[in-house]
Amino acid sequence: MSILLKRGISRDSGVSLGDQVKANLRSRILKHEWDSGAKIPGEFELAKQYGVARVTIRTALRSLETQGLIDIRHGSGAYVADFGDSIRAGLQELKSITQTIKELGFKAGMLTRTSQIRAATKSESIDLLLESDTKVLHIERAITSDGEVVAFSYDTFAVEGLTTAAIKKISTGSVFAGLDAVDKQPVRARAEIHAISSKEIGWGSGKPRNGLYLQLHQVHYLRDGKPIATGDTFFVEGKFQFIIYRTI
Amino acid sequence: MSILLKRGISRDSGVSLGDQVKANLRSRILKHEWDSGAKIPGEFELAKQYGVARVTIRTALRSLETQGLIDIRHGSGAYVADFGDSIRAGLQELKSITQTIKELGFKAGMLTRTSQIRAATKSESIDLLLESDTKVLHIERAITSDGEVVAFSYDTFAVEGLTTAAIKKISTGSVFAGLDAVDKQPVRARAEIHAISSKEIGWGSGKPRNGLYLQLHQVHYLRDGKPIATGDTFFVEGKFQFIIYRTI
DNA sequence: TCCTCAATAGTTGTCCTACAACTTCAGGAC
DNA sequence: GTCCTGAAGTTGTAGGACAACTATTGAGGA
Repeated sequence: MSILLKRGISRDSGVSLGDQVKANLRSRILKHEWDSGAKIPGEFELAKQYGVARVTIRTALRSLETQGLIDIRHGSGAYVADFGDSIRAGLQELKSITQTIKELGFKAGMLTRTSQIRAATKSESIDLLLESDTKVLHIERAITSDGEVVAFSYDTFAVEGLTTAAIKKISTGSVFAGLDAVDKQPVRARAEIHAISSKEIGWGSGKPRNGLYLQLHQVHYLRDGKPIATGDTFFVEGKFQFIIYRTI
Repeated sequence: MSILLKRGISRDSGVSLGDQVKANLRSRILKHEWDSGAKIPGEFELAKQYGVARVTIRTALRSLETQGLIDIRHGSGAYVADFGDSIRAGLQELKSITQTIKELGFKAGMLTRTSQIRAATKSESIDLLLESDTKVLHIERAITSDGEVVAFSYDTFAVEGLTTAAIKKISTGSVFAGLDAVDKQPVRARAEIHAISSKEIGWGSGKPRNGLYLQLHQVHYLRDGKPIATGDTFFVEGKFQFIIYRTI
């Protein structure tokens, strides 16, 4: 059984205490438990709140500082960085797009247009380090927020090692869960951003007339550095706001 | 006089030991002292190398991990994340563009088109929290890499509190040095990315025919949260590669 | 009254030691 | 060859101590 500390932090969940505290503090900050610019409790106080050592709190705080969420001042304390709500859609935490939409309070949806297993194209085989003609899972979807199309997504997965159950999960929308089920969770991703104007992209009534998109070309990697998925997401310009926040 | 520890780390430079170690390790990683995916020395070994405590090394390592440069594995060690050279142009460290160009080994240049003090426009006064009609310094420049135009930049600075010497420094290219001279160094910035297609932007022979740009709209803030500068940089699509790397 | 400055309490930064939890690898049993 | 066990090495967490810095308070002087 799990040894529960305070505030839902547990000792044998497979995640380090520091990371758990970090996630918890992060969510408290994003929920506006403290105002922007306000001082959060001191390290000793937090250590008491969470029932962990001060060094554990420090690792969490330093990480949040590096992410730009707080500002630590020697001899004074840690203060919430003030960027209003924009943090939530920050590029540094480009997780699942649907999750970001949900966190912003909208209703996220997906419309799958095609989902098939076919031979990899040349560029896909390069990104995924596969022999050309290897079978891959290719999915084309439109992502909606409150029913309005905000992006078109063309994703490709290396199917080697994927079970049919996992493929089904991925196809029906939950990419994360599908990969997790076969222990193929990506731990890192690399993305390039481009501006593109094209009539070839998108479909249906959500397709913008000017054909202007912000293209995000991504490759997702496993812990051992092997690529597991690649894809392009085309954000309809103006429908989705990208924000970077940074410390100098 | 400065108490020198090992590897150029000093005890009274006004910068914390952890941050100094972090900067030093970061530069060692970017200089490829270790191969991608290779294991860097252990915490005890690094502590001995730098002449500081293990906890100091840990804060530096955790920060580098959050930035995505290394991958720390419990019970094993810290490994250099493998993204080739792309890290150097990462969006997370969107410092001066010219500096990025230099780090990539190209020759950076600037062509100033206009530089004047005039009344703030409506959008500028909103970004900088000024009364409209307040005087601001506005500069329009083209940024070049090896002589080729890669971006057009339209920047605006709040002149209140700036000396004429500082304004001159900013106008002649070194924005950073100019602001530093009057102790108005920005510590944080917020940026939005957009795709834009426009014939109004850019000038001269470097202006792309298709008018396609990646627009970066930025506002720079001082430590106390006050905005000091704002501006738009329009990157000519295809001339400059933006890369995001992230951990999940 | 207002300003200056020193004392003070509170907070983060660094150091030390110790042990727990995890990974890796070598060597032995089968 | 394969599997298992144990040892060694590494990171994670704990606790205590002091240094360095900040913010506040209050006394003293103009």
